[in-house]
Amino acid sequence: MKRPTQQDVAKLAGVSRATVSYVINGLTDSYVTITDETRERVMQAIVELGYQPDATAQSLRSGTTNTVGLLIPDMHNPHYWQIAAGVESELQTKGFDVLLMSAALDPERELHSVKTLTRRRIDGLILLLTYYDQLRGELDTLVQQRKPLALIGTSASSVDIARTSHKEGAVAVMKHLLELGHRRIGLVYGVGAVYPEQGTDRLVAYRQGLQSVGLATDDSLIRYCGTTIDEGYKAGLSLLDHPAPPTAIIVINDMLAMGVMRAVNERELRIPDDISIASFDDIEMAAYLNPPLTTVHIDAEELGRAATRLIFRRINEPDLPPQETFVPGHLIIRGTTGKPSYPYSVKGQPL
Amino acid sequence: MKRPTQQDVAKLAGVSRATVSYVINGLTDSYVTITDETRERVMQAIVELGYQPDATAQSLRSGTTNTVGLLIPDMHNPHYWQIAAGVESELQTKGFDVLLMSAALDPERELHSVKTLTRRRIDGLILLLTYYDQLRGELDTLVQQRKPLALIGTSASSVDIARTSHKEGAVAVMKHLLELGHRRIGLVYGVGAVYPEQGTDRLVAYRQGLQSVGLATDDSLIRYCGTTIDEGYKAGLSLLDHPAPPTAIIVINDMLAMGVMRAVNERELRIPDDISIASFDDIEMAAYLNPPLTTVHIDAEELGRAATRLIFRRINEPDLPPQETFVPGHLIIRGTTGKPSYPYSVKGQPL
DNA sequence: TTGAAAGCGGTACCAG
DNA sequence: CTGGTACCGCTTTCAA
Repeated sequence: MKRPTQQDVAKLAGVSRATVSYVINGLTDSYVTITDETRERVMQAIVELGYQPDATAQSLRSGTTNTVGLLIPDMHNPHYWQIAAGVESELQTKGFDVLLMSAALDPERELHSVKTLTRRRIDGLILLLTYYDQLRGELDTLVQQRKPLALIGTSASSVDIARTSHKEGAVAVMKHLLELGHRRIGLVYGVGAVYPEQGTDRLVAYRQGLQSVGLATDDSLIRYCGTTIDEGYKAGLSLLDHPAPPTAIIVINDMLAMGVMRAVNERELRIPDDISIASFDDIEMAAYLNPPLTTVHIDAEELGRAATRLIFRRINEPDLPPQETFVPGHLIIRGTTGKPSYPYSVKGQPL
Repeated sequence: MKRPTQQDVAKLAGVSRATVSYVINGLTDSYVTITDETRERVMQAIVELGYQPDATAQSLRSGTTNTVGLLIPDMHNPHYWQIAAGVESELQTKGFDVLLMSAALDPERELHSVKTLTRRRIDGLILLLTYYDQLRGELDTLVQQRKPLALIGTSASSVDIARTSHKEGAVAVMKHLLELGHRRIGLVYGVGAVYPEQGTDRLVAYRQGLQSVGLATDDSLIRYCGTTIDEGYKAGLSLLDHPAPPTAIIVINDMLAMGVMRAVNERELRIPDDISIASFDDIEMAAYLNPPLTTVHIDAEELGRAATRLIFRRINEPDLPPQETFVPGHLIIRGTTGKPSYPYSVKGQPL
């Protein structure tokens, strides 16, 4: 009925608890020696009872848990899942488990998650932070306590970090659109749309791109929105209803871009003939949309694996200076971007 | 440097460990009484040291971990993430955490995951099983040990389960397609495409649907495939290259359906004019595809929440008979299904 | 070759 | 009102 303990095994085998421990951990051949016969008896008892050592007790004793905490901002974006998949697969190979938390884009919950994660004896912590500044304190004490800690994507100092090239990606996107001839370019971005720095990184790249061809930023072409497809959709509609709508829209991630694409479809405009769309992440579905999405590819799984490797590295070498792994991204030009058609049309009517 | 322990707090406050424990757990007002002054001192010390009770030790003591294990078949299908999101959100409200494991559709790993999950003192276990039969043994001992356990989707006996209506959904899909006039209907399904029973449930519904209008199943219109979009794509191509291709294709889930849609696009056929497509799950993206996907809506988050509620229910009332929660699904007709065009054309050429 | 016993960090009972 | 202490299940040193 109840889980058998080491004690039960010992009793059944007629030995002491220590002996059971030795047998299980195969210390048989090192400094202790157990008779083959005794070992057999113990094994028998283990099988008979279906005994499995209690991981909690082992953790208390050993100080390790074979568990790494992972905090993602939002459970609804495939991009984060891909990162999680990378983390999980890398951890699996080492026999570690993932304790998954979602911040649901709420600063309170983000803070709370980090706190509960630290209360457990996690062997490492991988964070995809949205509200970095609020956590400075927590992170510092974690570093102080020498808890392996890796961030993903956020710019940070004196912490291990796996980063990718959102900024360079944004530059490439702007270059691409400008070369196609676009001059009225809209931007849909948002806080939840991830790592705040990169969000603004992209905003900066956007501004600078326009500047490079002598254009000022037209704030009326910028929409700041949430994280759901639906919010992307609404932002898209709002941009399309602009009196002088853009001929291209940059969207901060593929999820939101799907919403924007839908808005475009609904207005019966054609992509990319009437309007071009480009975004970031290259989630798996991106290539399968109709038309396939032009987007900045980010190897999310690799990002997750890289962060995990940083954790293991630090577990083994706690005194290393802060490490950084760079996972480069690159623009993939698919079917949602093309030359602008001047004069562009709205609702199918030439202006 | 190191995490402070209760002992450290006690020393700093000049009290015993017990007192610290009392203060922390607010037992102050029940059967023990602590001077306001002492409590203050302890609080001070706690803050000063940044003390946080060690969850592992608490678990060992209390026998509970405030953690629920969740096993999903595959990290790449948004449907599972939606379920996971439901689980996570429901758990959050109770202050529980998720230990996430992925079986990667590998029976070995599935078994192994269940094993490591049981070694930890999880308070409950939610399983999305692919290879149910292999785990019978494990599951039985879990039930024996009175470990709260809930399955999702799989048909099972004497275990708590949250199920949904894949079968009824499949019937509705067949009805829909037949009513539209389709007679050559293809099927793309696969093991990884989840819960095996439901997979065959759908196959059965498919057969019976055809039978109901006096048609025999044409096995050459059935493709058994894996779980990735790409495999769906290939299955789609293969069906389209059939000498007498179907006028409609039922796909076992939206992921695979995206692949099939791509195949259709690539052959320059129109959806739904040349070919209709219907599938299952209604992942968030489904409504945003072009055209929007006709699919059997399953409230995946609710499925996850329902399973979680079953866990809590059983934690509180261990002696309840096996519970079952039914989360109904329903067909959502969107833009990928329409009347067949006879004679149907392939590659745009009328036959 | 095996067993006794000391912790790991808390909790909660009992005595004072 | 507070402190001592046994125990949760396991590991590992030390002694037998």
